[in-house]
Amino acid sequence: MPLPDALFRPVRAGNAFEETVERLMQAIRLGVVGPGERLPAERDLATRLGVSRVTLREAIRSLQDAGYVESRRGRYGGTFVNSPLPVPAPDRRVDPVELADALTLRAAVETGAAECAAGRALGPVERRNLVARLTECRDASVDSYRRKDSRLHLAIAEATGSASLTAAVADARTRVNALLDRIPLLPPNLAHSNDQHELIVTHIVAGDPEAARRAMAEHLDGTALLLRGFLS
Amino acid sequence: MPLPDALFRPVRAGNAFEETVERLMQAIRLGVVGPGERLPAERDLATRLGVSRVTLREAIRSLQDAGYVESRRGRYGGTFVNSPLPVPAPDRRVDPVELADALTLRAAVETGAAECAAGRALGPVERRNLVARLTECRDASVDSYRRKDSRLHLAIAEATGSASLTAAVADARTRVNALLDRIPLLPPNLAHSNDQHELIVTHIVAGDPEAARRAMAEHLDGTALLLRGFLS
DNA sequence: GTCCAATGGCTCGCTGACATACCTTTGGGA
DNA sequence: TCCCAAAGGTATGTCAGCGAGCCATTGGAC
Repeated sequence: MPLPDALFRPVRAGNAFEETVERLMQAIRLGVVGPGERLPAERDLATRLGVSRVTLREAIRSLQDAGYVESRRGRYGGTFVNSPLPVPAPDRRVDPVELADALTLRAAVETGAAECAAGRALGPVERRNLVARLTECRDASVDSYRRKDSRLHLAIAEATGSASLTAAVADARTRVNALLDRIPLLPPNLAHSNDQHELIVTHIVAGDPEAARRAMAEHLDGTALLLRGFLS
Repeated sequence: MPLPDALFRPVRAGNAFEETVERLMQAIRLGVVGPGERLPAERDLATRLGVSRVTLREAIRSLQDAGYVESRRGRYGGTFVNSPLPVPAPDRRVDPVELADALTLRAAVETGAAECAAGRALGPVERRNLVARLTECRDASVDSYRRKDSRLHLAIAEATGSASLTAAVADARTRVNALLDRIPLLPPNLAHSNDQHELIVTHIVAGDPEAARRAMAEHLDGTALLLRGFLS
């Protein structure tokens, strides 16, 4: 048996600057900070990300250059997410292994999250949060849909109470979203997606883990099929 | 709604040296390189881990000091895992949040892996690997059990064909194992565990995702209950 | 018996990243 | 009106980590 390479994978995905850019992009692309909203202050954010302020500023600078954010000085200033956001130029080439890998990981962590969330006694805040995200998602315009969608899925992950699982879902979604950006977003799919969202949230709030997991699996299968269809 | 802190978590878990030590310890504790076996050559390993040879050597040095490995020079030399391995001094204090977080993450990724592995058409190599790990696990002595157990679970993850999912399972197991080291390993539990292993592998090889997932969930619930019982 | 390839062991200069301190801008409150 | 707290902007000295090269050791191949 060969050694599983997964254990001796690189210790760090890139240098501090690159990883910081990735993290900020993730927050923006997943809709955690929406257009017009403010990022945490540099000193605060640098501490949270475990990175020096200099490095964080370099990362923010590159997001400014790419048109994602703008910074304002003075009290009540800060770094704000632009509206509208620039649309990234999609590169067409997709590694089929990467595609399968991303979809497999997402399927595992998201169905697990749905099941776990449904198995917990949710507080009123968590319930309201889920419903609010669900509504936002239904009312979303076409160009904000991916962000609202991600935000809902992230809220489900948060409802598990597990920070690591939430982080895993965020990472998996980021990878899948990067692939989804290469295929068109069709209104019929979108409506179907919303129906499935409603079903998932219903099962979670009702406390039915098995049903929640099944609904989530079905939901994910939909986009997985779309992706495989368009990209192969 | 507050920002989900999961997105602004630290970009890197520690410095390069610390993360390298963690990675090597992971490989040893999960039984990927067993006692008496050799780690990859320094130049090779440094490349794979994406770390300089100097840093890798510092990490290896600290494992030597801790009694986990020994290095020999010359051709056919290398760094070898010691036998027997030192037993780490268990510290008793357990953060209940960390416990719940680790168990939740593990439940999600491992049940997901079992389901996915069962849903794939496995090649003969993968089948043989699963059965070999299963046998190793059954025949394992008490002090090598955790490693053989981890090795089997890792083989299941590998059978998904997803490197990221395998890595996620490895990380989750490492965290849970660190907690398991604080509670005794009882022969009855061990026998029961082996029965469950057999069931899981059977369902995977038979290609029954639903059953594989259920069997894995039940298996994990067992140790989760043990942990919660002993550590709270 | 000699050679040599593959391994661990070591050194040195360079660059990235950090901590810290200070400067500049801004707008609300005393 | 003035002040000042909070935010972004800048400069500097220090150190971890890296790349590259060389040395020392070992055991099999010839």
